[in-house]
Amino acid sequence: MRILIVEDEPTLGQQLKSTLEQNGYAVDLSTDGEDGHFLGSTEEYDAAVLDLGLPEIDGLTVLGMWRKEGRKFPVLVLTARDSWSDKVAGLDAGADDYLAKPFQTEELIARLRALIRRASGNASSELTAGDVRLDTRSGRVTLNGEPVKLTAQEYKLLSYLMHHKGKVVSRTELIEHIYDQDFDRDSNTIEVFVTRIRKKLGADVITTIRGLGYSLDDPADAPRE
Amino acid sequence: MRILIVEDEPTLGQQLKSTLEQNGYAVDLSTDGEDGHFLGSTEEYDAAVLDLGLPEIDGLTVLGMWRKEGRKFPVLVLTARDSWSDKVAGLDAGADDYLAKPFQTEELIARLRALIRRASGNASSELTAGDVRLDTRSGRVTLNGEPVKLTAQEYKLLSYLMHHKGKVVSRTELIEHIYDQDFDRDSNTIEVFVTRIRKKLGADVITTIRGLGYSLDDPADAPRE
DNA sequence: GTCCTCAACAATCAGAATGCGCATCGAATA
DNA sequence: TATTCGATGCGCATTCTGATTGTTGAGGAC
Repeated sequence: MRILIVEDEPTLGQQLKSTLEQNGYAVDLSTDGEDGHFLGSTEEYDAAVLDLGLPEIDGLTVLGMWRKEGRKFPVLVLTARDSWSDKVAGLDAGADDYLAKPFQTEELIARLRALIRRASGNASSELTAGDVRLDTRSGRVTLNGEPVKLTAQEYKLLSYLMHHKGKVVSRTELIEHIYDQDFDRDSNTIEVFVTRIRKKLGADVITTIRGLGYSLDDPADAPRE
Repeated sequence: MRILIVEDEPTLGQQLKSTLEQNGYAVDLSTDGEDGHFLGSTEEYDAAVLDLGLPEIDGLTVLGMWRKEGRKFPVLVLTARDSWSDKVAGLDAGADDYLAKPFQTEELIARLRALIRRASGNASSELTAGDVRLDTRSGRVTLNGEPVKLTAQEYKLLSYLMHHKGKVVSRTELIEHIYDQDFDRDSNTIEVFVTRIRKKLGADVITTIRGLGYSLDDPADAPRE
């Protein structure tokens, strides 16, 4: 899962970025509204954290522009405490959740997780497909109840696929959502990790659709329509 | 389905081309208005993506010329951000949809799919004929509810036929719409793939009209005879 | 009118060529 | 030390080609 942070204060921004990365997200950080808007318009994000008090372009404006352009990723807005008007205006402009500064990072993580979960149409924080179960809260994966140890990248890849169960996901899409901005798109890492996930969870969890990408299907809801 | 891209910026153009190809389209790329106009006038396309800000001949002019010549394929226009006048002028000149730059490729794909679908007079993204069902969104094909595995070419061929259900489609037309510009037109690949589709979906899905081509008929709306 | 022949077209098959995806390993990184 | 990354070569599914076989319909002979 890939996240955009737009936060003008460098210290806080960096701190957020590294916290989120530790929690298994790919993170792009932008420190001003214009750049932030551009990133949100061109790159693929699964969620954004947007500070309203930005120099140059206001956060609300950025949010408004995204929505007008049809960008649908969930946005978590950061407001100064007790700024009621901001809060209301933010929700009006299309924010999905808000958090008053200062806040605890755990809370931010939890809310982001919920946003991403809801955006993918999942009610529970536990995703399942066949014998595989993935708990987005603890970041644990089990196969038939047996815990399986996945590395960070393996987890990210699997997590994205499970969030988009049944959909055909292209290699490009995977790269865009698992890695942040600066990454060499010409490599076969995706294949490598798919191979290793298959080794750990069984070859049949991930289906290859030749020429198009991969797809994770749940045998439970597969048969006749 | 075959698509023409007219985009002067080489990087973006190439990127679009490969994304679309990954999604199962045959793509021709032109980097200037004159050449683009020529291609659109002489070749057979199911849709075009046209950048308005072209050197030499303006995109609007190209579009206008196509329409005056009676070219009817749907055109998706790319405009610079917030260029209201462009947008209006584009729609006036006969554009079917527009997208402001910068945009997300997923959005472009979705809109193109919608354009092609509407152009063939289909309301839904699910095409059916007899026991065969094709979902253009997920790219899946089922026979009596059972999923059928088709290769890329097989899918393209079937998809074109299903978009033109009931119509007699010549071999030439098929070649023109599922391959791009540089392809040896003297070969019997079409026959080969028709054979293989028949093997997978039943011999009666595709009817041969000797001397003319093929036709895919839906027994449901075939009159008594 | 019936049957036969032939030419044109279509279908099928097998082998060759291509290209995609996979696995493995060594290097880089943290 | 564990993990991630990038490169290479291999294997196999897919695609294409060309040859062969099968089908259809028109025209001519009877």
